[in-house]
Amino acid sequence: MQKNFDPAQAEHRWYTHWEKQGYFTPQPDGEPYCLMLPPPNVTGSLHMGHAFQQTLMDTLIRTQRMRGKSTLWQAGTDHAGIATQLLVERQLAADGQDRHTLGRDPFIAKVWEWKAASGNQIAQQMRRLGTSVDWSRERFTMDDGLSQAVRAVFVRLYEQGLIYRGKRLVNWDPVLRTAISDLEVENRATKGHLWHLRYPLADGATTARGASYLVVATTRPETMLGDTAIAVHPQDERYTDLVGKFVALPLVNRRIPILADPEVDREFGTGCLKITPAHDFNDWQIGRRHRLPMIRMLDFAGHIAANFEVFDPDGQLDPQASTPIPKEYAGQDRQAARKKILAALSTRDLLEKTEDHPLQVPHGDRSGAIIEPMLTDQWYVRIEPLAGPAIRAVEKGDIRFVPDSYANMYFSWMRNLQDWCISRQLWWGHRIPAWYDPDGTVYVGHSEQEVRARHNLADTPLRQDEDVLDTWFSSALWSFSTLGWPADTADLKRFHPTNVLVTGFDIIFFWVARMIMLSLHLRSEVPFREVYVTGLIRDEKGQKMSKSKGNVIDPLDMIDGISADDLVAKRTRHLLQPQAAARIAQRTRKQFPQGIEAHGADALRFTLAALASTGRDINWDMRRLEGYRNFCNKLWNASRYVLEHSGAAEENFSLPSETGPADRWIRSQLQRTLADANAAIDSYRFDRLANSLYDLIWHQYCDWYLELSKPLLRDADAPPARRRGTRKTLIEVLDAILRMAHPLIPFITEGIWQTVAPLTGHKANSLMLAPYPQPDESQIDTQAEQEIALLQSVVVAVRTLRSELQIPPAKKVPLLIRHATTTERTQLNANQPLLSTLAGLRSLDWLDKNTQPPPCSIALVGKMEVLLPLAGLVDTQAELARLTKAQQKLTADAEKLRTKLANTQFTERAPAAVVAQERQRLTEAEAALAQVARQQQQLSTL
RNA sequence: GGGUGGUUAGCUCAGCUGGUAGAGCAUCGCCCUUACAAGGCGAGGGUCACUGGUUCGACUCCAGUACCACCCA
Repeated sequence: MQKNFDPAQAEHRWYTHWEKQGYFTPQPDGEPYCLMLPPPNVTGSLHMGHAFQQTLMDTLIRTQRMRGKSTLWQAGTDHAGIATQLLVERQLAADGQDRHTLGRDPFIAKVWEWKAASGNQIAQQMRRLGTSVDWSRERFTMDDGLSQAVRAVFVRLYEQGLIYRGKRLVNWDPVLRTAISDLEVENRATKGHLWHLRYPLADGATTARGASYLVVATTRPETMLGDTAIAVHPQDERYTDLVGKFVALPLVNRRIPILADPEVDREFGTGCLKITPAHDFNDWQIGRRHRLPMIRMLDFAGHIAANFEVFDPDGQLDPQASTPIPKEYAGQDRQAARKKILAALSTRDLLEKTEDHPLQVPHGDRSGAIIEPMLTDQWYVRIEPLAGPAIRAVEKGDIRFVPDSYANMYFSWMRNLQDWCISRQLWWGHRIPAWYDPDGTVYVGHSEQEVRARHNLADTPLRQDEDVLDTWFSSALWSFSTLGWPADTADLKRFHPTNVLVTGFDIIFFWVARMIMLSLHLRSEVPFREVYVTGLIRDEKGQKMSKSKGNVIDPLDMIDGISADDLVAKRTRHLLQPQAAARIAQRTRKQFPQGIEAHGADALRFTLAALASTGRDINWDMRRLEGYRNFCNKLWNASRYVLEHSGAAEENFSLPSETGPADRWIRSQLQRTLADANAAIDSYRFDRLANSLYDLIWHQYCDWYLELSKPLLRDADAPPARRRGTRKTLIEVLDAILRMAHPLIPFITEGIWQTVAPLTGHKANSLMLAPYPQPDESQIDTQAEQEIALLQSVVVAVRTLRSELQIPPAKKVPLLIRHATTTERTQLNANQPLLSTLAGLRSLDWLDKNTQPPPCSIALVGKMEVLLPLAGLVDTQAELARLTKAQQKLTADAEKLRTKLANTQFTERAPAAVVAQERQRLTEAEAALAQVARQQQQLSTL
C-alpha cells in the first residue's frame, strides 16, 4: 500500500466497478426501501446543495442496502421549462436565429438535441460523488412515460372539475413573456417613492375640508391609466360622504366611482386607494368584490399598450369599450411612462408631493425583470379540495417532517393556498392537452384523436392550446410516475409510498406539498412517510453561495482540486455583471492563494455529514474538509499497519487464539459505537454518525488499540495464541469499521476492504453488499473497559508528568506507584508490558504506604499516586509553580463542594446518588490537596 | 408588522428527558518513536448573548430584552 491515500484512483475504479456490476439496482429480495432523488434541473450542474443532500441520501440508501433491504434510489432530471428554453434560445441567438423564425417543432427538436449532447452533465458529476442511484432507471420529466402520466393527470383533474381555465392575474415576466410561479418571483427590497396624486372630484363634489379633489398615494403612478375606482375605508370619516360619488381620472378623463371597502388601510398614505384591478393583486380582489371592470393598459412586454382593453367583471373582453391610449404614453416602457405621467400630472398641478418609500419589488429570478401582475387566460388547479387531505396526512402523522418544526411552515402555507396556475407561455414543456374549436369551445383529452372521437368532431378544425404546463406539475407526480403510474406496476406496489424525501426547505411548498396533494388524490396514499429537511450550504461568512457574489465552491473542485487561476476564471466567467469580476478575482485569490487542494470525495462526504446537524444552515469551512481528509488518511494508514502485521487468514482464524483485555476492550468499544451509529442513521443524525466513527477510528482504534497491539506483535516470544488473538481482533474490528463507515465514505472503505475481506473469510464481491454491522451486547465487556481505563489513566498521568518535566519521549523513566488497591496493582502488573511501552517506563516499583518516596513529581489516579522521581535535575521552581496552581484550583473546588453540601436544602431534596457523588468529589479534592501540600513541603526542603 | 430558527472556546459547531460544559480546526510546548509530519504526546483556553422567574441546583425549563438569519405580509 502507498503511504498516503490517493482518492482519485480509488474513486474512479470502484465507481465503475459498482455500476458495471449492477449493484445499484434493487436486490430482488428484502424489505423495500425507496428514495426519490429530487430531480435536478437538466441544465444544471452539481452544486454544494446537491452534494450535501446526495451525501445524506447515499448514506441512507447504502446503509439500508447493506442491511439487506431491497433498495431503490430513483434518479432523473426535470426539464426545467424556462431555464432550458432560454439556454437553447441563447444558442440560437449566437447563430443569428430565434425560435419564432425557426418554428415550434424544429425548436423543440433543437432542445432535444441539446439535451442529448449536454443534458447529462449533472449525472456524470453525481457519479464522482459516489451516489448509488439506479442509473438503469434514470428518468426525465419529458420522456414518454412521464409525459403520458402528465396528460393522464391533467385529463383526470379536468374531468373532476379540479382543473379550470380562467382569467386571473398572474406573475408575468415581461422579458420571458410568460406567467411564472410565485417560487420564481424574488421580492427585492427597493428604495422607491410614494407619489401623492390629486384626482379631481366629478360633478362639483368637495371633500369635508372643501377640496375639489381626492389625494391618492401610490408607488406605481403609471398604472393610474387603468384605474377603475377609488376605495376608502367604510369607517373613514374623512371620506364617508364621498362614497358613491365619482372622480374624473386625470389624463384620460375617465369617470370612476368612489367606493368603500374594509380592506383599505386607513393609515397608509391618505387612506384613498386607487384601484387598478388588471394590474395589482390586491386591487383585483377589491375589484372582484365590487364587480368593477378591469382595464388592461400594459402589453405583454410590459409596455404601455396602444389601447385600453376593457374586461367585464367576469373577464370577458368588451371590444366596444376599447379606446386608444393617449399616444404620448402608448408604447412607452413602464419607467418612461412613469416619468411622463408624473410630469404631466405635475404641470396640471395634480402631483401633490413625493415621498421616499421603501418597498418590495418583485423580480423574475431567471430574467431579473420586474414582474408585472397581468390579466391573462391561464389554467389553474383548484387547490382547496386537494389541500385538506394533504394537511390531515401531516396532522395524523402519516407524513413526518424532520425536524418537525417544518410541519408548522407546511401548515401555515397549506392553509393559505391560492389556486395553482399551471400554464406557461413557453414551447418547451408538456403541451396542454386541450383543443379549441373555431367557436372557442374547449375539449380536453389525452390526444386530438381521442377528443375528436369522443366529441364527434370529425371535420371540425381544432387548435391545440399553445401553452405548456409548469415544470412543477410534472415534478409533483415524480414519486409515482417514475414507478410506472398510471399503469399499476409491481414497482409501484413495492416501493410506493417511498420512505423518506430529503430536500431543502425552500421547495417544501412548491414541490413537497404538491407531491403530497397529488399522490393523495391520485393514489390515495402519501408519496413518502418522512421528509428530512436540510439547511442551505453557505460560504464561510454565512453568505448564500451565488455566482454574482463569486463565492461559489464547486464540490468537484474540492474533490479534485483546482488551481487559483482556474478557480478565478471559473468564478468570473459568464457574469451577469461583468464589472464584478475584478472584485471576485481579488477575493478569490485572497481566500485561495494556492487554489484548492484535492481532498477526495470521501472527505467531502464526511465533512458534509459531520456538518449536518439539525436541519439548519451550514457555513462551509474548508478547514473542516482538510481535517476530514486527514481522517481518511488516518484510516488508510491504520489499515496499512493492520495489513502489514496480519498473517495469512488460515493462521489467524483456524488456529487457537486467545484475547487479552485490550482486545476485549476495543471490541467492547466497537459495540458501543455500532449502537450509536445505527441509532444515528435511523434518526438522521449524520453528524453523530460522523463523530462516532471519527472517535472510534482515531481515538480508540488508532490512538490506543493499535499502540496496545504493538508490544505483543513485536514480541516474537509472546504466546502465539495471544498474538493470533490480537491479529484477529485488529482485522475483525477493522472489517467492522469499514462496513460501518462505508455508507459515508464508500471509496476508501471499499479499497481497503477488498484487501481485508479475504483475511476475514468474507466472500462478497463488494463492501457495498456486505452486511451492515449490528451491535452485539454480549461483546460489551465492562471488566475489560475498566481495566483498560485504568491503564489509560496511568499512561496519561505519566505522559502529562513527562511533558511538564520536559522529559523527551525517547528517554525511559522509572515509575513509582503508591496507594494502589490490590485490584489496581494486579491489573497494572498484568499489563505491565503495555504500560511500559505506552508510558516509556524503565521500571515500575510499588511503594507501600509507609515508605517515604524520594523527591518526586506526583499525579493522582483516583486515590493512587503515580510518582516520577525528580532525580535532582528538575526545575524546582517550575514544579512549585505547578503545584501552587493545582492547589488553587483544588481549593476552589473543595470550597464550592463544601458550601453545596452544607446546604440542607440540597442534601435533603437532591437525589441520594447526586449527594453521594458530591461527597465523593469533596473527599477526592481534599485528598488531593493534602497530597499537594506534602509534595510542596518535600520540594521546599530540597 | 407577523412567524420561525439562532446567539456555547480564537473559528465552525455538538450538548438527548435539568446534576460543576465537549469535538474538530486554530494556539502553545516536546518529538522525524519501524501505520500515518495529512503524524505522535501533552497543555492552555468558555460569567454557555442579556435580565428576571421556576428549582436544592439552569447551557438545559418559562417569560422578557438585544442582536443575527430566513420566511410571510
